[in-house]
Amino acid sequence: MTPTYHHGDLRRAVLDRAVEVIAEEGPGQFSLRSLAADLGVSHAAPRHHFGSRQGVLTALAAEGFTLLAVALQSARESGGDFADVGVAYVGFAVAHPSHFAVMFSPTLLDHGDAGLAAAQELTFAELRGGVRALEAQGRAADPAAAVLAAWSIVHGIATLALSGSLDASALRTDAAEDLLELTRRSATLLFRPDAGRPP
Amino acid sequence: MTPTYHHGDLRRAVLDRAVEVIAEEGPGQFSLRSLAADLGVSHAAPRHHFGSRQGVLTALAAEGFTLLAVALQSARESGGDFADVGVAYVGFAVAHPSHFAVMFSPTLLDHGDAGLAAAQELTFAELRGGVRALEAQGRAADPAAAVLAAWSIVHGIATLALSGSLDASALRTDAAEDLLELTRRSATLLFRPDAGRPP
DNA sequence: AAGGAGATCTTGTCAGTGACAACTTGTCGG
DNA sequence: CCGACAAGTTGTCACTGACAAGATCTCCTT
Repeated sequence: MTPTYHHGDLRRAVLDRAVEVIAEEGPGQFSLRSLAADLGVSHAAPRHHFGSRQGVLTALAAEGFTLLAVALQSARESGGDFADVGVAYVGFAVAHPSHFAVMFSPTLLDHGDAGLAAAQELTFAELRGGVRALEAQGRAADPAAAVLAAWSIVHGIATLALSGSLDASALRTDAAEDLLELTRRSATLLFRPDAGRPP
Repeated sequence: MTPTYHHGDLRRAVLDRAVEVIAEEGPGQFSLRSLAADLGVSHAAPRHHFGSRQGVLTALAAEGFTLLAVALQSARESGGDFADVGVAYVGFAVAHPSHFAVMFSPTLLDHGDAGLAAAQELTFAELRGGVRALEAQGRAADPAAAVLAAWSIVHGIATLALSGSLDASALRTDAAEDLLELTRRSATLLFRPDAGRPP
């Protein structure tokens, strides 16, 4: 693992603090210098581990994709259907909003980074696995449309929730803790439409 | 309208140039100073119209919500069903990626701005209208889940497309110009599942 | 036809930031 | 014990956003 010289584990500390700051102020606002000050190290110390500000965000995104892949895999291996995996997707987003925001902000990331590409591939492989399951069940006569619909509906819920649009739109009356339950019902609607139709 | 004193219409010019810069570098990168230099005015000139950098982004978001509301209204009044309105939503996002990116980045905006709130309300009213149409058609036994599913699926497609995730994920084999057609098929899948099922 | 009021823009300045270079300190293996 | 290298510090530079004060232009009133 990472050595523990002067600070202990500065790399880990920087990532953890970045998560906090991004959750409060957004990915575009946090500064390496104030972050270093928070940790009690010099303003150039983080640079030694990440190279640049973009390097910090890229490392954070890579960590996020790894965590998301694990969450999705766990939901699938528990025998979950599409709704379970979808709830896991949204659950990850609300549990790790800073990671999620960075993961899908391409202008903030270094897409040539090998660690990021590897972590992304973990998540995308998991998504592709979900497609094949749908095809095998004969639920997807139009696989391309089915996978786009599946990914988009959970990704859309996650981004709308994190952007605050659901609260601002007055479309939701539920409390925040009901988001996952509402996600389940919406996801179920996609491939089991009978559940949402009048009898 | 806006007066045309020295520059002509600096407010309009700043917004137009901001759209270009954000499309190239993202909302977090563009600077008021280089933007002013591009337009041949002093570094403090834009500040007089917008107050701050956040003011520029807020004005851009308000403009975006107005444009989106018009696009959705137009699609609906043309007798379009949910798929048509959904295609219009995604079509707006790919036609105005800079606006769209700013509109749903809450940390960049001043949510106390009256113009922004008014423009948001235009869009949200259009969305609520879509809900009532679904209910009236008896397609939504679970209205809350139905509207979340509807909004999320088109919003998810838009954000995934703009973030480049669709290309990177190797889930799509279609070219970029097929995105709207694929959107139509995915949207149709939600409330007319028979279209996507094996015979 | 002044002339004043106010909007528009400029100049000057300040603190904060990211990147970079050179240097110091600490750790570990031979 | 010492050399190689990782970890962190200090110093610096160009750039940025915000602010203040002054200059310029337009229009409306008298």
